[in-house]
Amino acid sequence: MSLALLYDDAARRGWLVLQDATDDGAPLARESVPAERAAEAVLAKERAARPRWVWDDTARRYPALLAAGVRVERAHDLRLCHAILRGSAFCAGSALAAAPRGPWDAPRAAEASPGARTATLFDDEDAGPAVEEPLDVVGELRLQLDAVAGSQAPRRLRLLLAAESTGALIAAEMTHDGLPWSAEAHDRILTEILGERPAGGGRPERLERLSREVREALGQPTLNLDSSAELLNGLRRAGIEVSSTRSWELRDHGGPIVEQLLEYKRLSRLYTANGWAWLETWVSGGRFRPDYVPGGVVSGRWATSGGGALQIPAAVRGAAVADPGWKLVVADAAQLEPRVLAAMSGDQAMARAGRHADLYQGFVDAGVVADRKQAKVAMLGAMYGATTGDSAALMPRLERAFPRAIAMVEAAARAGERGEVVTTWLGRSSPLPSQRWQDLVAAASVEGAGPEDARAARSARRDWGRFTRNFIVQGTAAEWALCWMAALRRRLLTIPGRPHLVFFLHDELLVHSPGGVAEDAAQALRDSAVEAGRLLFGPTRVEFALSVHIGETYADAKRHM
DNA sequence: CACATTGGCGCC
DNA sequence: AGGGCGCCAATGTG
Repeated sequence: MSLALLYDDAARRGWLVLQDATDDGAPLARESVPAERAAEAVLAKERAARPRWVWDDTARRYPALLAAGVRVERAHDLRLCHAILRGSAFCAGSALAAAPRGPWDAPRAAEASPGARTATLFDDEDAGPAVEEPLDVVGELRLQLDAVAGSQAPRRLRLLLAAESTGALIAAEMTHDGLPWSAEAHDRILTEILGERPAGGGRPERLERLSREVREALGQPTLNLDSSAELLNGLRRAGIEVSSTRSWELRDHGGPIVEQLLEYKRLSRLYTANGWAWLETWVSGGRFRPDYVPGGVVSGRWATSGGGALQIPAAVRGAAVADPGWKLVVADAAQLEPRVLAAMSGDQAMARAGRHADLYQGFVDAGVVADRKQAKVAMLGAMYGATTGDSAALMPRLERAFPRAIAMVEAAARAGERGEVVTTWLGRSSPLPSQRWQDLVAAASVEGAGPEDARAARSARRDWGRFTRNFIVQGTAAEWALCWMAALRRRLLTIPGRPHLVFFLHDELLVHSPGGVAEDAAQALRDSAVEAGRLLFGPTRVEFALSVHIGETYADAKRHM
């Protein structure tokens, strides 16, 4: 495969430099193109050679290409790959890992958001940041390729870097295409739950009424229910003895006033987080365009910035409506994390339980636990590090049934407690605990340390152990999801009518598809899940089951799962 | 005044 | 219970 490097010429700002290179990054030829002809030049090269584009930052380069109608097939995102390689235990001895922090460790370039100026391929002389260090694209690529080649697991790292980079392409493409969103449907849902929105602005009728009723019932008509401190005092003055205003505590307490207050909180949350203001800010032209941040979470999961795309509440998912004649194909990887754990640990008994479309039911059928609910709570406890309650009590049974899987998460927890790094299946390593953590732990072992120090250190160790325990599973699941999505993207290109990805949520994908090929898109989702499992784990016995549904809205699909 | 933190809660 | 996030309003701080 050929490489094409795309970057600014630092000496002549505003000019695009395209450079062909071999697979080891050695330069072959170089051409400069005026920035305004960048998209055209990229398109020509994409058509002629279908190269793997190497550039500093997909979030910086790709949106403008998409806006110009240009899509690229493959890329290598130097910024994202740098972050992975710098931290990875698989290439800890590389020159890249040893280098001091530099421009490649900087956060991604600022992204366009609603109201912000439209992205350009290269920032104009005046518009961009005042000073920008020139980036050595060729040099960085060499360092990265060397780090991979000399690593303990080049094949895995190559897959991880390709998946991460493809994820960045997909993120930009999904923002460009947008999730179909009906303002009318959203408004209808809000009105149904919250009541009519007053014409002159202000809070809807049902919310206001609830607020009044709660305050009157408490005998404090001016109480601000939105201030947790005020509310806590107000509740206690009215004889409701709670230690916080958290919903679960209120629910445990019970009582008619509490019921109403909980309803108020539910409605208030919907109104403030995903009400009309959200709709006006984040939806335009019938599309919601989340700003995804690939690799935004240390575990490799994506984050989003603005609009809360990863927290769209179930209540408003009915507003994600396919265009006329189109469908939304919604796929959800069933119990992804335990399946990933079964595959990465090579636990055959757990893999067998996972032959069942419902893995938790598989646990029940294998006689490990009494019911599905127990299976779920036990497994979550194993992956999150439960120390008390039902979940912790079930651990010995899980350990007996699935010794290798449990040993793997336990080992990750112990490593974290010692302050060591843990690594996902493909090679993303956890960060080291903070300096504060290390000081706390060190303080407990010096001469004259008291029981207070020991307790604080023990608690800090356990906290970090829970983090590393979860990291290997959450991180590997994120890798599976990236591979799933990348495989799907390629498969969708072979289906006529341009079905395309419109939403990604950790273990869930939405495809917007012409109605006539929606079944093909659904099959592509299933085939891609199988492919992802093979890519990561080879011939594993673990099945990665999906639930797939074709419907008009996001909510329809979820209802049938 | 702007910015950072906290409590709470939505999602996986 | 237990891991990971982002966003809101209220509140605290410079």
